[in-house]
Amino acid sequence: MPKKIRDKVKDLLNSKEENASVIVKGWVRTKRDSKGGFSFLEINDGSCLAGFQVVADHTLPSYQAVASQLHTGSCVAVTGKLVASQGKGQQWEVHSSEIELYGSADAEKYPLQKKRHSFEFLREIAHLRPRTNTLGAVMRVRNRLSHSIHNFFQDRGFLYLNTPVITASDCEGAGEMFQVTTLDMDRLPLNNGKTDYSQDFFGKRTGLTVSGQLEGEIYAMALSDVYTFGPTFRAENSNTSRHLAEFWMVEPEMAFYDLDDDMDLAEQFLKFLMKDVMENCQQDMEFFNQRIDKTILQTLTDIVECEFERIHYSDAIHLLEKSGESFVYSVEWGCNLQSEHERYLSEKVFKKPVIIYNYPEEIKPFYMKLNEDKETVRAMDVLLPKLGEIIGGSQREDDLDKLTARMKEKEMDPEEYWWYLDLRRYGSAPHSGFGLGFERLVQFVTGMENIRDVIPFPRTPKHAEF
RNA sequence: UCCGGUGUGGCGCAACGGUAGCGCACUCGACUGUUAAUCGAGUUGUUAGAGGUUCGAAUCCUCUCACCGGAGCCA
Repeated sequence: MPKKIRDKVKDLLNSKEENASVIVKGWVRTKRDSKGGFSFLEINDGSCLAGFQVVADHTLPSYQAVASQLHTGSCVAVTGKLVASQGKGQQWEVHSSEIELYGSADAEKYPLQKKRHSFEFLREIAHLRPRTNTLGAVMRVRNRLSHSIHNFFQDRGFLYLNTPVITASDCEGAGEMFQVTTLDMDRLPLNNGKTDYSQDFFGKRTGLTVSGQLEGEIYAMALSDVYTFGPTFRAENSNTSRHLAEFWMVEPEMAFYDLDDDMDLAEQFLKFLMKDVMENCQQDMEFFNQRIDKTILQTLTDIVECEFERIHYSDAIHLLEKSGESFVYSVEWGCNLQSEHERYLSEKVFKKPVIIYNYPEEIKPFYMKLNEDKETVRAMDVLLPKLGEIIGGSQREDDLDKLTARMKEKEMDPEEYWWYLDLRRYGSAPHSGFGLGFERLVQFVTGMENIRDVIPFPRTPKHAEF
């Protein structure tokens, strides 16, 4: 049996053993002194939202130090006995026999107070914000979601696939890439006036991945069902509460799935995750429901219980055209749906998640399967009320000639994608997949307004401090 | 990138073109079990930066920077 380091607060709160000897280690959230000769400390160790109350009285050898040096932010190790609390706020507390101060925190300088801070301010101290209730709760929920994403796919026999972060292939249409190079930027080797990438580390121009989809397809065409879950990068100058330059994406890719199967999986997936987080992060989710978004638990419950609406793109356009709403962007067949349109459909018309599918061919990437009408492709977007698009997916084009033709239409060079085309040349099969922005999921589930507050270290234009 | 808004003690905010103030935090004191403890006293400011208008600018004007919200791009 491994050595016991300490007792986690989460375990102590569920304890049944009165008078047990315990060691609590963590950071002081508040100290309440009573001149009768004792102090109450609230210790949080991140194992759960709640802290644990420690009573320190004057018989403690280190009481002088406790009273004078222990402030909010200090880290301590408390040895003592678990006893039923006389106070109202908690069932248990620790009566300390020894308190060791690991590290104090200057009360006049420590930036976190016992009161609520603005998220803007907390972003400026991203190295200390995980010590707040909200960020702690976000990270525990984020962790649970991450865990249950693996559970969902593993239970269904999907293989977890690690696709490369550095890549030479640009998943066309997915956005601008960050360039990866070891060339001396002040003295670039030239060839006919252009940068000579043959002298670069990989002998060609490379960048950070914008999607693992194409690589996912390679493995789906051998192992059937795979999923990726890893960091993704977009060098877009996006400044919104829903965009990051570095974010995590989940991308399942399934052989023998058509678009309907793809939509079924996406719907089951979202419902599974939302149900799981409500069951396994009760305390944190109640916190969000109380402090961040008072409707979030109801919203999640409704989504778990409802059936997602599924409509053709053409029908969506029709609905919008005859809606009588005055949109900033006018609607006509062939246009991209704008945020206002998506929100109208999911919030006003259906009041639940909506899957729109069969989009016009011109506005979607080359790899999506062309329908018989030759005008639309088997693409689908899952739209959530308030958040908008959370999942985008499609059935992939599995016909070599059609795929090559579409690439040429979009002015792409099929030679560069020879390996991708080989998948259609040798043992091609119908297959589908989708992508889910992980932070957007965390954002939706917690009710947090800004995506920068649901990732430990947000990367956005001009921001990479921490 | 575009549109709009904001920038004042450590934090959250107030102040008609006329002496920069409040709450919290912090420091000291009071209190025999506190829960955002409570009560009393006290400390804290180049009003984002540069220029301009004015007898006088936190306040009006110009530019720069930063942040927030919305839009575009998307996940």
